[in-house]
Amino acid sequence: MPELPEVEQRRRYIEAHALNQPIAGVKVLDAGVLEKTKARALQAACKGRRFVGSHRHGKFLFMTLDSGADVLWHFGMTGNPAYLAPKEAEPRFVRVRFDMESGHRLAFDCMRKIGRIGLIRDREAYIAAKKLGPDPTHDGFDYDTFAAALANRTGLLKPVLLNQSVIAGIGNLYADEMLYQNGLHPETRTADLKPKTLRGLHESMQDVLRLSIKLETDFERFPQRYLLAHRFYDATCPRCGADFATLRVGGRTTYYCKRHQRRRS
DNA sequence: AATTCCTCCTGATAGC
DNA sequence: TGCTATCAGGAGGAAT
Repeated sequence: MPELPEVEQRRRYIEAHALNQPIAGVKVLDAGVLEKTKARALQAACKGRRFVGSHRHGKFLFMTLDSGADVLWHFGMTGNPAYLAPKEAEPRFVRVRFDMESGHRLAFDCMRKIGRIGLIRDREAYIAAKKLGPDPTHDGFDYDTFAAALANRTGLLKPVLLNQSVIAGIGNLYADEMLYQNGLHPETRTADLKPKTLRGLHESMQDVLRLSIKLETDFERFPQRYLLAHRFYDATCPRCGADFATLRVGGRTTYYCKRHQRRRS
């Protein structure tokens, strides 16, 4: 479910609620969501510690403990953090729960068990091992960085945008938005893009992600000219009023406007 | 090395 | 009502 802006929102949510709280213990209700981590190792690393900061790279969130280690949160399609008051009822699919000494709980709720929680000793090494590409909202994501990431890519543009080792953080919905804003057909080949189009894509990529973070990922607050302001509502192109067409690209449902997204580069 | 396809999970929804 | 098929904002791993 969550893409870069949604993960950023979750990062801020956890920071706002669960920072600097002594952790009494960790309950692992479904060890299947643990990534290369034993429940006991996670518990030992967290007990008596507190979260003191956070980092996000693409869709990967790292909550830093006062020991210097990180707890990885990867939300998959249905993952959500929930911070609960002492007597507040838990959501339905809690897989891991951090119990604070105060009685509050920070739960990892994940209906489909595709999300992951892990203990990470070296964050940068983890990002390198995952081969994650640059994050478009971080400093240093300049045009050259972007162009280098797309260099030598021969596949269709949309799957390339979704490939986290090319650029980290874009998922199915924001990829569609970026294609729409640049008038690009979703089956455009990456290698066919002209420099001018690449410039536009680089710009709109950052604009879209940053605006979504600013608007708290609420598509109903997006400007009308955005595809995402329409995809789940009237599903019509705000420029011409035509229904958006759908297509499977790289196995993902793609919304686009036949009039405004032609096969060109 | 890059690309494409399959698979992991469960719930909501549409269609019969 | 109840069954089945399909789909869902992700990504790892295998095959090509």
